[in-house]
Amino acid sequence: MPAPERTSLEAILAAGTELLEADGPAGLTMQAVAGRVGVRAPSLYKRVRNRRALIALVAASALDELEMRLREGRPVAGSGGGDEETVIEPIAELARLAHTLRAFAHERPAAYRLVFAPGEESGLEVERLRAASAPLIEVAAALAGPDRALDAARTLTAWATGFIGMELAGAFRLGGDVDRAFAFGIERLGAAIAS
Amino acid sequence: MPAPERTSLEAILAAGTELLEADGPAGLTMQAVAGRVGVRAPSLYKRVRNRRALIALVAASALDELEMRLREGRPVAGSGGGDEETVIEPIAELARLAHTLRAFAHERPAAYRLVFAPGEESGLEVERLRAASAPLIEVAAALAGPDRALDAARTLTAWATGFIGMELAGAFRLGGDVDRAFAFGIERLGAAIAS
DNA sequence: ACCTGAACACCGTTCAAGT
DNA sequence: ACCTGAACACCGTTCAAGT
Repeated sequence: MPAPERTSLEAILAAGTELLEADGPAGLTMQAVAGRVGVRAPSLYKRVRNRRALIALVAASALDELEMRLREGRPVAGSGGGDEETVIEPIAELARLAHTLRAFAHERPAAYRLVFAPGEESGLEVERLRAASAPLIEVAAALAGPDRALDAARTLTAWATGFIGMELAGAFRLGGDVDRAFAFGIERLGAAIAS
Repeated sequence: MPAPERTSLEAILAAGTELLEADGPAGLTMQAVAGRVGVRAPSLYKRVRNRRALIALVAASALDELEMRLREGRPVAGSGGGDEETVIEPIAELARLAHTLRAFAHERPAAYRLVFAPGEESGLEVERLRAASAPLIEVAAALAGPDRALDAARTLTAWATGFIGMELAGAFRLGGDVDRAFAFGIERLGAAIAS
């Protein structure tokens, strides 16, 4: 006697994403997710290995969304079949990427933290993160040249994630214009990398 | 009938610190701490409000230790009563601070993550963190001038904590010389801030 | 004055039993 | 084939009862 499906992986993922943002990682419990999709907690294990796997799923989908935004509106590789990229104005592109990342962090702080948390809670593979940051690596290469591209990209991502992490932690609550400090960092780093 | 004290706040703090480093935040349970100090879990509540407070204690003591190291070997204010500081070679001092921070992170990664995690798990007040980073703010002022000191200090701390966070997360596992990338960042940022 | 066992409210997870 | 209640092993935390 088959039983009808009362929920779906998509619904579970959506519920997990909402709960993470609303109540933090601690609020993302199997019982809360189950309640949100109208099922009992044990049923979740039909679609998801365990809580860790569900959190990894939430992190992965957040990273997908972020990567899409980073690629959006970006100069694309020549459609004529050539493998050369036409990156125009790398400094402007760097600024766009940085602001896109920061906007995502403001919009979905808990998801951002999950993705960029130093630690293994997100369950994201490093390789996946690196693939998502390809746009930044390209800008770094355009700015610093192929030899220094890796060091430059690391410097840029380190600064950006560090800055946003501090901002989310409330480290900038005490005075000063945070937007200005972010612009300051982009400008100075861009110049430093290019030099 | 008074009962003899079978443990102490110091022992509890030490046990918490050890457990955090050995088993991560999830391993820092009241039962594990109690077991380590030779007592039952409920007894801990005589010395500590709850688990969160204990974690905050661990974070605070780690920050104390880090601050000590950052101040160690640093040029001090003139002992003649003047209020002018004699910071010699700000670039070298910046490098020393950055390497001290990174060495601490390598030595006590879990404690480092707890202190610098974006979020409120550490229970640290922002003001306390800012006080601990005073040495860096001084270097930033020496390099960038008083007007830009705050922006410069934020750029530096953002980069350093971002870099180390990525390193601890294993983001640099794939090729490249991490030490060189760190040195690259110090050099370029120092120059960028000073310009 | 501190320590303890017992209890409570929560977790995540497994599994036999239902449909 | 999916869903469920019951059960288990763990948490943090409270509290009356011991010494």
